[in-house]
Amino acid sequence: LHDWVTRVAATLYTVAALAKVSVKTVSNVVNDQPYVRAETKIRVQAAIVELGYVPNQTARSLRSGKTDSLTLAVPELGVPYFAELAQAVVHCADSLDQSVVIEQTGGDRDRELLLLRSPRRNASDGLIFSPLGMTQYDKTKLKVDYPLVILGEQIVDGPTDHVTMQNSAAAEAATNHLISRGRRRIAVIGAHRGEVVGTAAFRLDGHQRSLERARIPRCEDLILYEERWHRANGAHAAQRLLSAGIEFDAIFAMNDTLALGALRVVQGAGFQVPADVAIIGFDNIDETKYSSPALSTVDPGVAEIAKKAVGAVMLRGLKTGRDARPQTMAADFRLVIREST
Amino acid sequence: LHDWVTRVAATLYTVAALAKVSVKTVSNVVNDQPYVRAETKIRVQAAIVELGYVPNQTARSLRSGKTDSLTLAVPELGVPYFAELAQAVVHCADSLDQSVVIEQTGGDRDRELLLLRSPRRNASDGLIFSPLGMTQYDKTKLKVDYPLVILGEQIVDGPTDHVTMQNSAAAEAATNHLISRGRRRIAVIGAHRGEVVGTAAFRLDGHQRSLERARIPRCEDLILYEERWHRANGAHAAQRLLSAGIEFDAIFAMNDTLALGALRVVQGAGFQVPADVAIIGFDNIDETKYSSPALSTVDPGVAEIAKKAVGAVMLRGLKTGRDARPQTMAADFRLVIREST
DNA sequence: GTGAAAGCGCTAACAG
DNA sequence: CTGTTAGCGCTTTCAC
Repeated sequence: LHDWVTRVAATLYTVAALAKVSVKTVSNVVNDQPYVRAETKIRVQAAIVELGYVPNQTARSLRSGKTDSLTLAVPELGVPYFAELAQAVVHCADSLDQSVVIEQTGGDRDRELLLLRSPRRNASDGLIFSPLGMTQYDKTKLKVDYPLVILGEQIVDGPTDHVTMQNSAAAEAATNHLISRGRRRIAVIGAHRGEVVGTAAFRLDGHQRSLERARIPRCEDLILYEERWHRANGAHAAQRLLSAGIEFDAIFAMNDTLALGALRVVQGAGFQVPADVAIIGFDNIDETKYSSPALSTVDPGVAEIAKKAVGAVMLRGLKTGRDARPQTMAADFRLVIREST
Repeated sequence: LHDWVTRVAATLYTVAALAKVSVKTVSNVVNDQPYVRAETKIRVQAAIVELGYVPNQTARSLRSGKTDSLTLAVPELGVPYFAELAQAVVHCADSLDQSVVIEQTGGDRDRELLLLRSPRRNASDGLIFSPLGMTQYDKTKLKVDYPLVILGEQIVDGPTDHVTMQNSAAAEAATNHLISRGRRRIAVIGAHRGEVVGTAAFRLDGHQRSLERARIPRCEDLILYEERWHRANGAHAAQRLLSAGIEFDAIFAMNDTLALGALRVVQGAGFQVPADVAIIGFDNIDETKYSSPALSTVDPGVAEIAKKAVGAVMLRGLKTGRDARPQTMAADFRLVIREST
């Protein structure tokens, strides 16, 4: 018997058999229930160690109806902002004894839509979702029967909780800062053509509001449209600016990677930053501290975003939080002025 | 009845009741088994749609003994190399219909040890583990009864599969390259004092082998010890080099973030890169393409590493792969020469 | 082709 | 304090 018992994975039953108690008692020991005689407890613990028993999470989950895990869906982890967001979410979830499943959508609308209803998704208790391909028109697709928290601004006023940042106000502050440095020909990189709702749209709004307040006339040539916000796009936009011979003395990039890509090209073309061209980004990713020159940027408070998002998912998982109205929460931002402005 | 049925989450039974068939038949439809009459199938599908039935993964897992997910444990996602590794692993796992749980250890030995036996871990089918705090002496702790693949070089000749990169050869190639550019006073950043087995040790080995072959005398002052490999450490090391007044005409940094941190400081001190100081890193993270100047580096083949690791975990999950001897696999590296050398 | 029933490993009544 | 047992939702023999 004993030999056989060690051959397959130990269960409550094998432990119970070895310790000569019932499964209930073993379960009590494992779950630190009171009402177990000290002596019995020791015998059970010995059996647990001897058999190398580890409780089967799957069975627990089936029983309890919770998996103690949540899913985080982002476009891709290779993008520093999302990597840092994921880091914060995993960290925060871990402190609440939850694990995190990560899904990458590639920013593809179809994959995003699929994910929302995928059976795989329900291996976790809820979803923190940063959509990129979906738009305002897909809002209704967010009606799901599990805890869902939306991040970002592709979709607003949806049927779910929403954790956001103050895009418009933060962008306005960024441009205000450039203006306060005496800049007037400010290029903006990363706009999305025709977008009305979305991160790009809101940041562009804030930027333009700032210009208006300073009575700086708007100039279409200074708005650089880039769908994706990778380094290559920032480089590309700067390139276009230069080869079109458009004059500019500052750049507001919609995120840091765009800014860094642009920085590289601008410097390569022989301009001094910030003397000739001031550059400010958005996100405050780690590497902005170490670029040359160090990049000024806007810190959107990822840690706070992660905390709010994880909290919201978990709250919705409780019967008490079940039926509350959808909440929208915005994290605080902070201007981080370094050398590039 | 009908009203009630829609109230709680649908199960095979509620679907079966609505479609007026047995659960077996519903199961057959869900799992695309043959032997279902077309007419029945349609009725069942209608019921599934009507009830919004989604199969319960937890129950499936309990039944099948597999979760179709694996855990990836890394020090932290905020480190670009690990973010890019995670991206590759998630991508690769996804193509095999597996999801990925991410754990962050912070490089802390205790947390790493805990993770290996945590009950949480067994919510997935296997573990891809990049230890940082554990050392060669902890090798025996890697004897576990689930599929485990070790990444990196903290631990070699362990009892598990191991996916590694050619650290020593790649480092040698990097230093060879600097030498071929006429450099003789080559600082190396990121060494670990007293380490014999480990990424840092192997890269230092390769570096020194290169120097020996070129008959360049070894100089202790040019070996900069840095435990962590973040930007700040690279900056710190370069700072020490400068303030100690040590002459150097090149830097081999043990990873790209160290290199970028150092680059920044070196430039800040007024040196031209590569004219005065050539710099080469290691990892080929995305941002090396966009630093100023673009950083030369070594590409360790993350995609290949991810693929091999995921493949190994899944293979071990099969009865066929169960008892094979531990395998060690090394990915190919490639020197990427850009502007910094 | 379809149905009945057992059982994956666990926890929570309920007894005692 | 401890034992018995039902059942979470699914798949899978085995009958029919």
